[in-house]
Amino acid sequence: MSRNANFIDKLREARLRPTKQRVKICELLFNREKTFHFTINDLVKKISEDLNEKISLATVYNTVHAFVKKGYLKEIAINSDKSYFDTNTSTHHHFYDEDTHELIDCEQNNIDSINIKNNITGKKINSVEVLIKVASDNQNHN
Amino acid sequence: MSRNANFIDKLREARLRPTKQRVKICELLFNREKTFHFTINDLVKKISEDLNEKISLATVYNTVHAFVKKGYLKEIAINSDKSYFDTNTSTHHHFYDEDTHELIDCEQNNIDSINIKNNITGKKINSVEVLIKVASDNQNHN
DNA sequence: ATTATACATTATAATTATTCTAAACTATTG
DNA sequence: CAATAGTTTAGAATAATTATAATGTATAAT
Ligand SMILES: [Mn+2]
Ligand SMILES: [Mn+2]
Ligand SMILES: [Zn+2]
Ligand SMILES: [Zn+2]
Repeated sequence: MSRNANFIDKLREARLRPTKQRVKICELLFNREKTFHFTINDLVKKISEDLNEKISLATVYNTVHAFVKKGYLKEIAINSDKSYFDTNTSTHHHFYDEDTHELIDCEQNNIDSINIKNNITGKKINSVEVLIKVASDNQNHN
Repeated sequence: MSRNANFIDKLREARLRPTKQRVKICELLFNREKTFHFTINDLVKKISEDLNEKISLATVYNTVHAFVKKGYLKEIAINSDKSYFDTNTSTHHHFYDEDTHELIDCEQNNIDSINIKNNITGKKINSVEVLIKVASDNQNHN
């Protein structure tokens, strides 16, 4: 229960009511060592597997979007079929495995800092992110 | 008609039958100076405006996907609402204007070449692309 | 040139991800 | 303990995309 207290505080700070569902989702998302990249469907599956409770799809969408808005989660555009979300909310780069459709964080020091020589006039740069698409090495070429 | 002959040849080389619809779409897409970034909806609108003919939505989807497969077009993932396509099929970077939702090519020499120090083991890198999100400069901050 | 075949286009239905709605529920406030 | 404001939920609605099956057309064979 003491770990949940953290999430309740976190939610309160963001002026979100700490409902049972939101705390449960916090547990699943933020109670882990490594970055978690997931789709809504991944999360719904995880909820019904790990917990024994059901949270309605609408609530999962609403909660994830509330977390994105509050900066607890980040949305990543990889393909247009579905949205990916990321517990690593910093500006960072990704490997995308085209075989497994898996997103993997690319450490910041794995790429030298990127300098944009000429920006669009009148606009400010909000983020600069690299997407590295990788695939299995052992393919036959013709 | 001589310009169409080019497209007919292009389609033939890709083993696509040069149907009236495909040639029309080629004209709209490839008969232009600058790179064209578009959604299916953009293209459908352009077809009904510029030409006076109607091409069914299914054919537009099928044709665009055939062109992507043949390497005439490239699909760009920007957000998960809809797919963007690009007449510039080379590996290249983009500015994305978050105000206008417009994609703009970033010249290759505008960014120094990106070196990935450590790749995922057993995988080969297929592409390295940068997405620069920009927005209007004159925002009020609190 | 005519016919046969394979492939393409079309309208429409189906699917899938996502968002909306409105009623029932719950956390917080007085 | 109310009253209130915000939340969850099942299910309907929407929007992008894909599938279906009938009709049409380009190409190959005669
Ligand atoms: Mn697609
Ligand atoms: Mn979204
Ligand atoms: Zn990440
Ligand atoms: Zn481009």
